[in-house]
Formats: sequence, structure tokens, C-alpha cells
Amino acid sequence: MTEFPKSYEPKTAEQKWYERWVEKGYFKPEVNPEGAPFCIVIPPPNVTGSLHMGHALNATLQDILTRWKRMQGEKALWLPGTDHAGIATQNVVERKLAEEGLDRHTLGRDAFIEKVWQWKKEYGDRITHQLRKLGASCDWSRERFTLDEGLSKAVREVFVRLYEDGLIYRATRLINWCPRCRTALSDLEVEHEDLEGTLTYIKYPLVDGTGHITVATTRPETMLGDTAVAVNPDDERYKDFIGKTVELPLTGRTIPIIADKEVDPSFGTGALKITPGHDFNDEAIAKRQDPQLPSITVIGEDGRMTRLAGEKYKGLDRYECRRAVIEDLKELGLLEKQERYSHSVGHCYRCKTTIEPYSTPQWYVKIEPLAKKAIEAVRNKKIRIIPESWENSYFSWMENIKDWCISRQIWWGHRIPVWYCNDCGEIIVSREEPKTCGKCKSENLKQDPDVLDTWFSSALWPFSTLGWPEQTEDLKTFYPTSVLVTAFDILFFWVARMIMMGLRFMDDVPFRDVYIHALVRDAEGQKMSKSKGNVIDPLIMIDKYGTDAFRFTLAAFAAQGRDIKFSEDRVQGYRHFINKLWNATRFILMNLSEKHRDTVLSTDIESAQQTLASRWILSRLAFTIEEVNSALEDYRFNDAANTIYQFTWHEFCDWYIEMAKTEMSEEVRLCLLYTLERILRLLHPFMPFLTEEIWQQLPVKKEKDSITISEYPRPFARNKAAETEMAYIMDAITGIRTIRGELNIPPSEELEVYIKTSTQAVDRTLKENTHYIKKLARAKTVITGMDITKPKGSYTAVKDYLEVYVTLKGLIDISSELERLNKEKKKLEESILFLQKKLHNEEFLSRAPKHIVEKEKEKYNTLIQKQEKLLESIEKIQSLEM
RNA sequence: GGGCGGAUAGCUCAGGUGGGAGAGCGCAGCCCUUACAAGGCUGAGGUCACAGGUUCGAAUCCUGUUCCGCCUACCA
Repeated sequence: MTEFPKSYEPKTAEQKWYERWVEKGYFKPEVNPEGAPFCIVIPPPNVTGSLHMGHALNATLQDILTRWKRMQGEKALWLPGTDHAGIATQNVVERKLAEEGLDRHTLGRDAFIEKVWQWKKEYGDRITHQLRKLGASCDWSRERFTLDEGLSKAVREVFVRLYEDGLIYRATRLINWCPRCRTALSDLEVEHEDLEGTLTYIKYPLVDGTGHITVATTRPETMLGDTAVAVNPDDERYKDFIGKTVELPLTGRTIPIIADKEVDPSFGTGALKITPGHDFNDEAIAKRQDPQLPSITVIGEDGRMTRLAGEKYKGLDRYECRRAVIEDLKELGLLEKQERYSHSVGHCYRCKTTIEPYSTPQWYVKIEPLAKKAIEAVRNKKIRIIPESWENSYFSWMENIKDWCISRQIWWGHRIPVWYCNDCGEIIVSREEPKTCGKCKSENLKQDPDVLDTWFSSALWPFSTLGWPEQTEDLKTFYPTSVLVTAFDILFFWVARMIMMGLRFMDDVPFRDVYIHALVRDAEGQKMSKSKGNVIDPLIMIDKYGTDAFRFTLAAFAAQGRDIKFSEDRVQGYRHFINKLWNATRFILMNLSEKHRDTVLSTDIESAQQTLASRWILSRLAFTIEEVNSALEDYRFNDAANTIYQFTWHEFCDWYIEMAKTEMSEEVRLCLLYTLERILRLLHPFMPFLTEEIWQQLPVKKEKDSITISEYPRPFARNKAAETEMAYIMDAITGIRTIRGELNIPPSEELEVYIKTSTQAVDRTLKENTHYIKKLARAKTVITGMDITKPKGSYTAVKDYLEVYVTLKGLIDISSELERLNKEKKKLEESILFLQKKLHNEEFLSRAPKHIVEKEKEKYNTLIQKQEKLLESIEKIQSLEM
């Protein structure tokens, strides 16, 4: 045969094959025009992003599914793309500007956006190139970006329709505000963190001079905006205070004491200061009052105190102001005490700045009607969430969902398609830019300056990427998509919203399955983050071990419902696996000759084998194919990967190849080649490069130009008889090896072996296959028979259906042999005792299923026989000693 | 406050419907046996967190406890 390289070179193979695959268009669904449609839309990574472990796992799993389905002949589309990631991207570019001493406001809106586009052009492809390195079989000709023209059109269409249907509205109320990003955030974009803070007790003097009422707060600076003090109406201590007025220190204002049933009398002093302008809870109380309490905004959009906070505090940062207020209260003798207090504080999920509840006009989606249908879709199994345990989280979030604030005060994103008439104040919501006001015909119109939440456009991703609102062929073919693969951290952000939007605008679910995979953590179980410095860069892994070893590791780790603690050792382990398979190939090719060029591998091989080993390995192959397919069917990626690993290494390499060496006939060569070829196909979705590299070099007649588009192995009939017979042979071999191993006999010493068989079938099998035993156990002679007696001075290994005796030159070490056998005897006795108890238990016999009872009885009989054999051996040895 | 998940070999983890526990790595011993020392063979190592319960039978189902992790919430 032609020279097969000594070792696998990942780097050259990876580049060579990926380019070929793309060039030939294998990743386009057109390669299987007749197949059933299969579609995955990628969770679009941020354009600012660089491939991290989470992406790598996410992409690997999608690629495994896509390649598997493609090989099964389906019309498989994996649609790639990126997300413009409004706040994140804007932050990145702003940071860059800051380095040049610029900021977006001096630049102006248009120039700034131009800068971002430039940045996107330069760096925006980074992550998709990294996906290519990973082997991702995406159809790049269909790649999308959330700010593409088509997708933008979809966004405007959805906005206008929701507005027309009364599901989008504008309102002024408290919103989560990031004073650094200077934008509103949705509830989801706020991260809560438990922090050690201070609870400050402040005395508010009663105007009538009869004393004071003490309130407790974690945010003293907001007292400048208080408009009431609330107590529980049933709180006896404060009954007489309700309706009175207090003097609000530092402000010169007076505010009422009111009653509200939500006030918890047991917390703090039981009196609650009410700041409707900076606290969600207070806002709700204020609105419940009749008349409603006024709201005063004392902290501005930049996190600094406003004019309304008073001359003295105006312009101070909110934390500076806090210190100042405490100082001043102390001086007035109104600071009662301060105590340590741990509470939860909201932070901006992009820049970690503490959120300030802030009252501004914003656009909202009325979410409840959308959520209702989305709940239904999961409840009636139109959408399956896997693992199912996530359904609970989904339901509980959806059932308590609140209206979604979708406007953001940033520049990078989809501009809200709303115009205001400067003359008559009319609000115009339109797909196209209006020229005149529909009401007063004025041309003096101004577009809303805000952009939409990034998640608004990604919510449309499963249909906007396929061409919606146009009724394209792709849309008709691939919607609903087959499965969405994602991590749980964006279940609410993204998955839930896609379901709502899909149902609303396509009148069908966006995907049939949602597969939720784990988060990748470091070896200590910590979430990987740049600030902790514990990130493992997937690209470094790929560089060190090759893409295939890395991908296989991720798949093997991807057990459902558990986070992944990534360890580099495993990657190394799977690189060894690659080496193993590579060398197995080398061996097989070494045994082929020029005449094997274009060998036809027909499935007839599966049932036409003569030798026991060949019949056995094919039966095991059949089992493996069955198992891998069913594991993938259930998204049990780790089971699929391990099954292939186990079969390839421990059955094919460890046993079959070794046995093949004893009988290298034409038929066996074919069986080796056939099994190898099937292994490659089975493995291809997991290790695309290695398998292609080897496959291309096999001297087999190929019906396809690439393993990528070859057919995935299909299950066929197992041969249970071969598996049973092979078990006898394996028992004999391991029996001999155990003796050799425990006595530290070097492999170079060939043994004389006698095997006593307990049935005719076992005896026949052994007699027909002594060549395997001789070779694999390194035996000079193997004599078998049902009437064999233990030779003098031999060592013994007892198996279920046979006894192995090995004779050795020189004196047998009786005491160590006895010790070994007695140890085994003891184990056996324990097992027998256990089974005896079970089988003497009337209730077990009457209540357990028949087949279980039968099984246990059989087990018992086997053990008893084994015990007899063992005792016999021990007796012999002992009598020999005497 | 509510919810979810985890606790199995020294380490990292598997163990779809209950029928006396497995892998990889590591460890010990013997081996360069003509595909592979990135390898082969053999072996040691576990009261399946704890306490109850259901059952003929529990790592597996139920209840509670402890310890970890996560999600969620308008805890002044």
C-alpha cells in the first residue's frame, strides 16, 4: 500500500479539509435536496466576542447534530450569524474612543455609528472565523447579522404590528437605569448581588412637636426625595401617627405619615420612608394612595444629585451625597444609629455599575398575551425542553413576567420606528420614514432618538434569518426549525422571547426542541471569567491538541443537567484516542496490497463472516451503531461519544485486531477495513477532520467524494451466538493473563495451558479457536476438554464455564497460590450467601417478577458450580503439599 | 423568601423504566509481543453525604438533615 504517515497532523488536515468542504458546498442543504428538512439557527454570538468555552461547547453540539442529520440524508441547514449586541458593542467602541481622548458625544451620532461599523468590519468576523477553526459545518452563504437590511426590516415590521395591535406602548415610570451606560435596562439585564451594606436609622421630627418617627434605610441620600412616611395600618405603635406630618430634615419640606398594608411592622422600626422617584416598592405605594403621592427625582441620569435635591447637594455623586447627608444628619442629632446589613443590590449586566431606579418615558411590550401562548406551547409539548427540569424555570418566569422595556438610550442598534410631530405632538409609528404628519401635515418631524433592546431583534432570529417578512423558499422549508441548542443563561433573555414572537408572527413555534446544555466551568467549578483569570482559551486547546480531540472532549463531557468542569487532562486523553485510531488504520493498511485499491465494501460483509472474531466484532459494531444513534436521538452526546470510544479502543483494537493477526485471510482483511470504515463514519460528527483524513486514504470504492456527505451507519442484526462464544474465549484468555499478571511472569515466557470446560458447547468453541488463546495469552500449548484434571504443580483460574490451569517450570509457590484462591473463595462465598438469602425468601420468590427470579437462580447455580471447582482446586493444592 | 441541581474509587465524572456499582486520569506490578510506550497485560481502590420511609429488593423512588453550586424576588 501507499505510505501511511506515522502520525496524524491536525493543523494541515484541518485547514485542507475545511476549505474543501466549503468550496464543494457540502454545508449547503442542497447536498440532500430530497431529504427531510433539518435546521438549526445558531445562537448568534456578539460581534464583539471572541470564541470562549461556552461558544465552543455550544457550536460543537450543534455541529454534531447537523453533521449527523446531514449524513442521514436530511436537508440539513445550520444557519450562522452574529448579533450586533447594542450595549456591549457600544461600550467596546467607546472605550477605544476614550483611548484616543474622544467620546461619542463630541463625535456626534452619525459619526459614532460610522465608527462602530468600521470596527465591526475590522473585528466582526473574528468569532465566525474561530467557528470555522472548530469545524462548524455552517452554511456561510446564508450568514446573517442582526443589523442586516432584511433583519432590520423584520424588526420594523414587528414593532409596527405590535403597536397597531396595542401590544407596544409608551409610559413614564420607574425603570432600571444604568448611570454609566445612561440607558434603561430590562429587568433581566439587572444582576442582583448580595452586598454588605449599612442600615441607617433617621429621626424625622413631627411637625406638632410631639416627638419624632424613626425610619430605617439603606440609601440615606434618597431621603431628599421622600414624599411620605408609611406605616402598617394595624401597627399599634403608630396608630396615632397616621395622618400627622413630619418635617423632612435637610430639605425644609414637610411630608405626611400614611398607612399602607405592605409595610412590614417587624422590619427596622416599622416606619418606611417613601421615595417614589427612586424605589420601585415606594412608587407602588405612592400610586396606591389617594390622592397619589408626588414623585421627586433627586438623582439624575448621570447618577448625580439634581437641583431638586437642594442647592447644597446638587451635582454631588449619589455616594458622595450619601456621606454628606449622614454627616449633616449627625450634626442635627437626627441620626439615631447605623448597623451592618446585608442586602441585594442590582447591577448593570454589561458594566456592573449599580442600577438606579429612574423615572423616564420608555417603550414597553405588553407581554402577558404573548406569554400565555408561549406557556401553552411548552405545556402541550409543541416545544420540548430538554432536560425537562428546565420547564419549571420557564413556567415560573413566564407566569410572573412583567412588561418588557424595549427602548435603550444608546445609538448602536435598530432605531425605534417612531416619529413625533414637533407641531401637533402626534406620534407616528411607521415602517418607512414619514414625510409629513398625518394629522397636521407638518413636515417638522423628529424620529425617536432611542434604539431597541438587542434582544428584540434576536427574538425574531429563527424567522428573520430565513427571510421573513418575505415568504421565501427558505422560510417555507425550514420554519419551524428543528432544535435550538443553547445554555440556560439565556433561556429567558432569548429562548422565551423567540417562542413568543414566533407564535405571534409565524403562528407556529420557532423550534420543536430546545436542548439546554451545561455551563463550562474551570476544574474547580468556578465560572470562567476574565476577572478571575481562570479562562481556558479554546483556541489554545485546539492549537495544542487539535480540533478533534478538543471537540470530542466537549462532547464526552456534555452529560445532561450538570455543569462541565473542564480539565485539560481529558483533552490529552482523547488525543491519545486519535493516535490509537490512527495507528489501527496504519496496521490495517499495512496488511492490504495494491490489489485492494477500490475495494467494494458491501453490507453483505455484515452477515458473511466465517471466523468467530469477525462475527463477534460485527455484532458489536451493530450494537454500537444502534446505541450511538439512539443516544444522539436523545441528545445524550456523552453516551454517544463514550460508546464509540469504548468500541473502537477496547473491542476493535484490543481484541479484534489482535485476533485478526492470527488469521489474516482475505475475508478478515475485508472485515477489518469494513469495521474501520464504519467507525470513521460513526465518529465523523464528533471528529470531522481526523475521520476525513483517514477516510480519504482508505482504498475503498467511495460513492461520495467526502465522508461529510456519506451515509451514517445504520443498525443491522446482531449475532448473539457469536457474542456468547466469544465470551468463553475471552474468559479463557483473561484467566491465563490473570495468572501471568499476578505471578509477574514476563510475556516472553510461553505457557502450557490446560482448560477444563464445563459444557460441550464451551468445549467445542474453545477447541475450534485455540489459535486466539495461544496468541493473545502467549501460550505454547492449549489443551482443553471436559475431563481435564488439574495437573500437578499448576496454577488455577476459575471462570464461570471453565477452569484454567497453567503449569510452570520450577516449584510452585503453594502459599501464595492458596492465598490467591482463598481470597477468591471468600468473595464467592459472600456472593453465594447473599443469593441464598434472597432465594430462600418466600416473598422474593412470590413477589419478584419471574424472569428476575430465574436470573437469580441461574446466577446462583453458576456460582455454586464455580465454588465447587474452586474448592476442588484448593483441596488438590493442599493435598499436594502434604 | 421561592425554586432548581449536585454530594458515587485518590481526582474528574457516567450510572434512560429499582434487581448486590462503571469509565478516564492517577497509583502498583510485569512488558519496547513486528499498528500504537500518546502503547499492551494484570491488579489494588467504593458503608454510592447522613437519618428515616416505601418495597421481596434502593446509588436509583419518597420525607427530613448537613454541606456545596446556581436561578429567581419590589428583604426599607
